[in-house]
Amino acid sequence: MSKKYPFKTIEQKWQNYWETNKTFRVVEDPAIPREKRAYVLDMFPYPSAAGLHVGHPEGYTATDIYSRFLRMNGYAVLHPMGFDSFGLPAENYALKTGTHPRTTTEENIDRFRVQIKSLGFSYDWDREVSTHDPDYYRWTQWIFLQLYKRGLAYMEEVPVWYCPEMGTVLANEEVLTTPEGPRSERGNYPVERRPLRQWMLRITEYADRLLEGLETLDWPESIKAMQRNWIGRSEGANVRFTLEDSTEVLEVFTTRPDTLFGATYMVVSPEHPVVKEITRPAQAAEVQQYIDASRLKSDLERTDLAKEKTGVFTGAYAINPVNDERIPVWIGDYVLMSYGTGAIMAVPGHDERDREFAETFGLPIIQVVANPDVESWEEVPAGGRGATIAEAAFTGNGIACNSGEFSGQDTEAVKQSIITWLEQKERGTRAVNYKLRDWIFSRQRYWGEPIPLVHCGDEIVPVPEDQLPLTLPEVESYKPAGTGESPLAKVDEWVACGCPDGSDRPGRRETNTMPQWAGSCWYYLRYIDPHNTAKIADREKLDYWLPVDLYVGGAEHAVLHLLYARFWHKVLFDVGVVSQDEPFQRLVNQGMILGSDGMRMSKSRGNVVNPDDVVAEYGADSLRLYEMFMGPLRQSKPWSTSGLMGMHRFLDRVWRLGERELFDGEPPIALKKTLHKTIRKVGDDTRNLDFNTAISQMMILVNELYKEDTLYRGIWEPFLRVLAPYTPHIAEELWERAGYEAPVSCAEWPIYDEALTTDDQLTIVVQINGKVRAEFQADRDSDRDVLETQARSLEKIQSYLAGADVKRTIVVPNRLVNFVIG
RNA sequence: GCCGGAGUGGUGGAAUUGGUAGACACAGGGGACUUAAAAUCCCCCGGCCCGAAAAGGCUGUACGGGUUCAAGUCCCGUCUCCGGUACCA
Repeated sequence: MSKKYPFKTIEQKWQNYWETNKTFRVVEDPAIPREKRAYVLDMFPYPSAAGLHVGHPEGYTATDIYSRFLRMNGYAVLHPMGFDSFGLPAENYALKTGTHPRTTTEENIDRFRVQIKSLGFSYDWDREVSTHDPDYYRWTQWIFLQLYKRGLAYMEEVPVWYCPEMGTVLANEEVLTTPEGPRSERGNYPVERRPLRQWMLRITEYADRLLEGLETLDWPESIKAMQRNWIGRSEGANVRFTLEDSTEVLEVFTTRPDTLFGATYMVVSPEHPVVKEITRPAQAAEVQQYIDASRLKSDLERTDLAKEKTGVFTGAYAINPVNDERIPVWIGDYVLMSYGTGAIMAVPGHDERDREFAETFGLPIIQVVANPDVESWEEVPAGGRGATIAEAAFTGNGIACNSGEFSGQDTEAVKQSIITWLEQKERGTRAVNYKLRDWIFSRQRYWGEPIPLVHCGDEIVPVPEDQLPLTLPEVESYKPAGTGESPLAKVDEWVACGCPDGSDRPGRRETNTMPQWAGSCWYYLRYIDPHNTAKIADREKLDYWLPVDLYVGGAEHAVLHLLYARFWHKVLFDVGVVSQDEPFQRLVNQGMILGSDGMRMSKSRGNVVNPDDVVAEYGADSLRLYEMFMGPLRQSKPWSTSGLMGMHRFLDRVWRLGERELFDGEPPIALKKTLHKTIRKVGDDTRNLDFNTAISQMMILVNELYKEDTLYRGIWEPFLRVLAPYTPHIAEELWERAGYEAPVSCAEWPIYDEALTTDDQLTIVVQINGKVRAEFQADRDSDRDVLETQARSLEKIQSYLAGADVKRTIVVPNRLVNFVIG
């Protein structure tokens, strides 16, 4: 296909122009009113060795078009880019080759920067940040110290995923469940759970605020739902069961205190500490065997194998606090130690899992809630056992039965009254539980931010803020220490240091480093004041730009990154760094770009498209335009090279129009109308990020321009301004060639004339019983009876109406006339 | 299982929120230009029926019902696909 238009030269020329002139540099100008400022943010990339993927330019083009559009509309736009440059791949590479991760990372960053710049994005490159830069991570460490000082960072022994092969702890999200059991995401090595002392961040303390904050955000409902699920708040009660012949009390959390009368047994998790205390000698062997088996199982595939309920009786009995019934205590691995209290009251009548367990082991099932959709239920006499209900557990709300004084009330009421009753008797309390766990924050790796703490004897002393950054020492080997400690632990001269509190005590540096999430938790703040050496960022500047008005990125960060960043932002709000407690006002997830086979792009499928090749062959403008034309931004869509060629063809057509001589005369009214419709539609669609339909409108205009022999200046000039945010290079070049002062990037968005966006003549459809039978032209806003008369006068309609009984006539002005006939 | 989203031509997708279904593009077909090809320009393009053609008719937005003068759009039920999550008490 032809590549007539010299995109290579043009794109290079204008990229140089923008760079030399710092066209997109932005400063905090107080004269610009608040409502004319916008912070448009991309999720910054991890600079992988593979280079840019075609998925990156999708979101980046979207925000670029939006930013350019806003600028042309008089906005000050903060639109920065940077690199999430700490991370495991560079360190793994170092392990293999001995190359310093910094070297690899910085080479990759250089390559990424070139690739990103080749697409002509309007970033303010003066604000670029990289998370591995000591000037940057100095402030990551500073934030950690604020967390530490507020008691939000603590050390605890927790079971963590440990990879013996790599000698390091992995985050939950770095572990995949495979048919062979849990494996590391990178390298596919087996991993296992080990209890290790780790740094934890108390994100659970912010659970409610993280939940409530979602209400105020303009985010996709699906992402909010995922975060709500992740936080997993549930309300209920903690209920204390006394144990027979024991001083121990078994506490459970339940969301259904109203079913307490139906609790016929209890189950504790195999890891529960009370197991040791309560197991009777007769059951000891069996219990121990079960615990051992379940430990193995959890190391393998607990979730998948766990379809059938297993368990074992401890020999112990508990007393149901509401009716003093004696109920057996079992152990079962369907009860998780990590949720609630690690023990449950089992209500097999009204919980599917408990029901399944009870049926497996022949435990009694009592109905205590009547399904209101079924008329009757069996009232069991007090103390009656063995009365079962229907085929399955009824888990809905209904009317309490078999519940002593509480019978007859509805579920919600019983919940409240039983909680009150429990509280009065001091047998339980109202309680809220979360699925959300505290955040395991330490990694036994080299290539991350050192945690700025020093162990002085038993005391932990923070590195004073004015001594930050605490930089990474050079190491001889990137291999983990093999002791569950990071490679830093082997660097004696770095680890050994004086205690920073000024005493003579010897100190040992914390050798754990932070996870990759740390740097990306707050990068959007540093863009605001990237070179500040005294503060994380100047307060006035933060107030100038925050919150982020539009944040675009992939849905894969729906929970972790976006939750962690919100958490840190709220802490920084509490610390007084920022003035609002949510960082990202509006969030949009771009859809995935799939291979041309409709499958996820991957090397193994051989369907990967390299943006460099596309830019080389068709140009950045074609790539940008194609990625926006493929379909709605938020939707996943397959790549099509012929589709891309179509976009290139369109730009070629635009270019050839530009080779015509400009004519200053008055353009035909039809063309002017199309122009003004185009200005309006492209403006509206760009504002809504509906780029695909904006582009088709521009195509309509270009198609019409081709029907004329002359190119009218009055059409061409505004068209170039409309085109500019989408394909800025060709627009700049044509703008300059048309004799206007560059750059078009700084031109004003054209204003459309409302009157020219509407047609005076409209096609009115005539329907008979809702079926289109004819159509005619009518003046805009014609009266109803005028339309009806015109419709009736049509020959074809007359033949339909002849002899028919018109029961009703519906006239929709500017649209249709519908005759309902008998 | 649960939560979220989506099913429209050969393909990617439009459709002013109830008012001409298929804009725009890709692929395909035809024509013009050319010695020829490429490129370019113009035209056609959901299916079926009738017709030489023009016209016309029927049908059609996953499937089955419903509301309405009118349904891709609203309601009820079913199926399929994608994303997330999974014994969370």
